[in-house]
Amino acid sequence: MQRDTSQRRAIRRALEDAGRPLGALEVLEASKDHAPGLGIATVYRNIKALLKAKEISEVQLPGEPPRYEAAGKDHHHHFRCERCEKVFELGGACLPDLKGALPRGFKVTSHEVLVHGICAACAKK
Amino acid sequence: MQRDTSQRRAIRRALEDAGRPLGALEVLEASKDHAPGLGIATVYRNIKALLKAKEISEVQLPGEPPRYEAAGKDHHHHFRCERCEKVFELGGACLPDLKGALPRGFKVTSHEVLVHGICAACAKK
DNA sequence: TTGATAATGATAACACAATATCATTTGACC
DNA sequence: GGTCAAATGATATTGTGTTATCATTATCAA
Repeated sequence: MQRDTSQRRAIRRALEDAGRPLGALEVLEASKDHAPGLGIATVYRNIKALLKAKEISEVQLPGEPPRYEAAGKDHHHHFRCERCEKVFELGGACLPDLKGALPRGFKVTSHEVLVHGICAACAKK
Repeated sequence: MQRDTSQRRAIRRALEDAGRPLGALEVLEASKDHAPGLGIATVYRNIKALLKAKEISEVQLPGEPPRYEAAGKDHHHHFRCERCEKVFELGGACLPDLKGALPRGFKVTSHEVLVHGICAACAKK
């Protein structure tokens, strides 16, 4: 990643502006405004480069290809709308005491939470 | 699913006995004791049939192919060992109040939690 | 402005999990 | 025990997401 191309700028900006994790195809769509003719290969290439540069981070959800979001956020979890399938960021509330549920000898290093439901936009329809 | 074959019995039993979610290949390995020569196609076929019969249920984890566990358990979550990559069942402790973290208008239907860490067996080594 | 080369877009190729195919085996009813 | 379709095992095929290839374009230092 040594040159500053319009495609990379568009992809970086799309992920920053989205405020929620985007999949590769969502990145492609969201970036096309500022980078007409953008190809999917370039999206994957730049996602990889931005990951390595720690500018974005990967969000893995059960049963789906990975999504990507701007890096450097505080600990948070995600909400997936069952209707539009978009994923949103949830701030704040975290896990309760886990120790009671842990088998003896198990050591925790991290955790993740995924909440399923209907987002505000879809609930209105 | 109309005939009671030794392969199907072995697969069903492997999943019941494991006490934790198994992936397709884990099912194959665990079933071979009681079904020598078992093939992976048969594992997939029977997983599908047992799912339809609601005898087992699917456990989706981020970034991995699905695993399967005996159906009918109480609400619970999972623990994935980073070292041996086995997944274990966690009972008990659940989520705190989510409402504070939810954007206005969002409706929750379910949630899932995945805890990462080192299992007791791996911690000993 | 120019030259070297990193980056791009189109698309072929790949990797992996899962399913389809098909000859053979086997469970269940008579 | 004999019959016959369901089930199996081996493997070819598919499907989806991602990466490789390569001719062309565009960035940037000189």
